[in-house]
Amino acid sequence: MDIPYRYEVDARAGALAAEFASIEPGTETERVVRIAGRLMLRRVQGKLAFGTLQDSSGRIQLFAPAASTPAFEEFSHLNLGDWIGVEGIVMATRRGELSVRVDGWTLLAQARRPFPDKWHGITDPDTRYRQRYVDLWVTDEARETLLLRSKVFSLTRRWLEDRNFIEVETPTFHPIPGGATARPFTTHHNALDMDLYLRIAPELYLKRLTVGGLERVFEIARVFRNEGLSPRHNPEFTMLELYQAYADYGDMMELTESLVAHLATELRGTTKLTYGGRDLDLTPPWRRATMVELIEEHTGLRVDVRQPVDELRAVLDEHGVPWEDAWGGGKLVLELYEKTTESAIWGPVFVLDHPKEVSPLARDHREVPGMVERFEPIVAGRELGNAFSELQDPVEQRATFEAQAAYKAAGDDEAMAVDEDYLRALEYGLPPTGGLGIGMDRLVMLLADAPTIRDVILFPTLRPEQDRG
RNA sequence: GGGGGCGUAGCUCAACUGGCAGAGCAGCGGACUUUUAAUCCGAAGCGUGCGGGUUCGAGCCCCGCCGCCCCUACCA
Repeated sequence: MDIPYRYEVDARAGALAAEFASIEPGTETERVVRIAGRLMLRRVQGKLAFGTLQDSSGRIQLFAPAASTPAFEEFSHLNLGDWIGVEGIVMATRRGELSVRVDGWTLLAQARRPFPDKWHGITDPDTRYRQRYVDLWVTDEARETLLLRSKVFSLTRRWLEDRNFIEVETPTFHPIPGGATARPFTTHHNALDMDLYLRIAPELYLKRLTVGGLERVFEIARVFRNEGLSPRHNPEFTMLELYQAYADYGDMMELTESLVAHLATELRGTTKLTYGGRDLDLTPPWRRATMVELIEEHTGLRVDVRQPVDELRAVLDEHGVPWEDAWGGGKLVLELYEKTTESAIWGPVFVLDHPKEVSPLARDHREVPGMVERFEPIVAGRELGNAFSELQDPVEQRATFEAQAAYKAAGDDEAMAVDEDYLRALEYGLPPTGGLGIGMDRLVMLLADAPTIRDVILFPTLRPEQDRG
């Protein structure tokens, strides 16, 4: 059968279902429609055949009497999964099922491979991720989750644009990886004969734009980190980063909780969600608590980054947390927090005021020595993002870069390097700025109640399959 | 990288303490003018992820490898 180059479609299953919701059983309307999609079910009984056609909006029944259906034999031998276009009147069967009568039909593509079980679909997660093109047809939750993801992004863009943020795109290839502590992927540019790194964060470029006078910018950035995979980690993932001039981290907290509440309300109709069967109330304002307070809540210990390192090491030892000689008070306190406290937090809560030692891009806390103005929103027990009052003093920034470079020289391959051009930009003047990063994949997980990040990424990173067709 | 679990037909799943590897759906042939995972009849399809080993006999036990899932480690 010849496959046409195009097929004129003027109706969709979902819209027809809405339009003819109250059609009486046995009705034949005069409405002629052209609709296309995949044949998902088929019920042939001699001189009358029924089919279930699915398009991106839903399903509708096809009604095909032998007497009036062209090429009835061929029609009733279509395979599940075949794409067809159908032209015919809208009607309802005696049982009241809304249908399109097949007055004409066209094969649009053959399914040359057998479709999965029409009732059970695919259950093997590996097959689902590898063959998304099938999964999207047979797994309703997969389709719904990925549509929800799309809405999260469009709603986020609109919400930020309504607040005068402009969307920008900055380089994916970085000569110096920066903006986060993570191991980068390396690649090579032949013509320039130089190594380049896939970005681990867009942060330093976006702040260059703030220096350039773009007072409110955001980027929805695919970033790449050369790390392991887990239900919460994919080597490439999507971060929303935004920078707002004249603002501080307090403003970023308000922005974070209102954006997340807005998305929950738009997409789920409420800010009182459940995630993994557990209640999760995203209604602002979220609790604000300092890292030191939270450590005290969970361990009963009041620690301070200015304590002698011997004392802090002893505390870590008591809690069975390993430490390294190179760590100062800040890193020791962070480690204590991460190992004893963070996993016990359900949230949402803003964990405030991180040690300066582990926050080379954040500005000193205006009151607490040794700490910076930084927070991480913890939601459903995991980090959803990271934000700070941005470090804007080029002299201070050079000092923290150099401290990072020393760690790197000592063997920490996640530490940052000195970025001279970024320092030059700061020397032209970065105003007080609040910056925020949100892990969008994790945000979608929360809103979709998805247990693993692979469910919210169309094609998650997998080991390549071998010897399979 | 460590610990645990899993891998049977295109898909979903069976197979007692080792004893001839099965079913449903899909696909193929046939019956059937109001079905809804349509129903009924028939023929066909895998030799159990891969490679070794133990045994009269291995899908079940042992060793190695491959792949997936979960926990853990690194991070958002």
